[in-house]
Amino acid sequence: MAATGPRTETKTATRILDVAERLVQVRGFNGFSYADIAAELHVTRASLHYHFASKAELGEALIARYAARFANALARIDGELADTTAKLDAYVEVYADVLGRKRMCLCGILAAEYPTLPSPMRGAVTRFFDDNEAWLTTVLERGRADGSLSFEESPGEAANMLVSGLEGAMLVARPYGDVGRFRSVARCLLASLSS
Amino acid sequence: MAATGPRTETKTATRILDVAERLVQVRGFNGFSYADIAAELHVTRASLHYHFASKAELGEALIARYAARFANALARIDGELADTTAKLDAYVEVYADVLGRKRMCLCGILAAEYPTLPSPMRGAVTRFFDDNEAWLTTVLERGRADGSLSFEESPGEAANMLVSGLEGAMLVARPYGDVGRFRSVARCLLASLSS
DNA sequence: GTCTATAGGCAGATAGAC
DNA sequence: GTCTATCTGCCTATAGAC
Repeated sequence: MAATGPRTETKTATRILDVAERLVQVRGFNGFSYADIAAELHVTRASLHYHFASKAELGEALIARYAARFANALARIDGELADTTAKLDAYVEVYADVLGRKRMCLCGILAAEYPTLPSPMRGAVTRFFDDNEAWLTTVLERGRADGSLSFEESPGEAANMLVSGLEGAMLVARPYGDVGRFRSVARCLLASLSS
Repeated sequence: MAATGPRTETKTATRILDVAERLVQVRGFNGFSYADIAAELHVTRASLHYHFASKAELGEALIARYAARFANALARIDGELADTTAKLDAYVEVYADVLGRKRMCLCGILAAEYPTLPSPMRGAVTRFFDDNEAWLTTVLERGRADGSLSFEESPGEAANMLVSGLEGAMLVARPYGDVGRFRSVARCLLASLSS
């Protein structure tokens, strides 16, 4: 960790990130301001700028933490579950948990705002998708090898379809406030890999 | 058309809608301002307010026109194509055209910003998804009846999966500037209905 | 229909006291 | 680390002349 980076180690910084993360996942990066965070934490905007000098810096820290947490969840799935379909179900559950709290995937909502994002944030968003697809690709390859899955497209294409499909299912289901709508799509997507 | 509504009939209003539509599809509803439109059309912001008194009103007009155009495209597909798979291919092509111009689906990007939208816009967004799914449901029912399609879930669930999957494929593919990425997902989705 | 001018508010960001 | 105060700029929206 660079000494000149944002002070994400302190407790205050963590509380800022927690609030900002929720605000972005609910309202989008262009839909909240430092004033919103300040009001919730009962501090001034100036104080926030001490921890994250600019909104762009805050945004980078948000993605970094979110991506790390996601990578952790995937590693835990790998460690605890051996069955391919169980892994995929658990993967879907990670998304469902987010939607259940009425939030969009952080990187999904940032993808919608992509052209307006500071350049460093843009790179981090696509990296998130790349990492997810890489993990899924491995899972799908093994599932096909051990016979628990059967699909015609390449594992990479199937992984891309899963990430895109799940992100889209969150995007569309959230306005309806209906997690069942998301789960229905997820079931269809997974079923298409077992035919 | 109500006499007190926005003056969407005039040529100036149309030009405003054209620019605003592109701005929303590229940057999101919270990512552009009247100043952006004014600069492109070489008029003042005050002039824009004559045609669309508020940004919320402009937003409603945008969705109304977009939804009408979409409904038109679907009607044309119904009129010109008899084959179910040809209809579905044409449906995918409508999305691909949008993405090819580096834009997100208007209602897809608005879905991402949903909690921040004025209430009338929110209703119009979900109606757009409902209409799309209703049309797709009919197509899928007939395709299954005539044997050109074969899937286990209900036509409504499959329609929901298609809309969600295509919206998500646009969302994720756009940051990569890669329409091929979108087409790959669309192919997988459609293939899952022919198994 | 389009303009100038302006109101009133909020944005991100900085300086400097404590 | 947090504060007050302030800068600068942009935002939506309106009033009233032309």
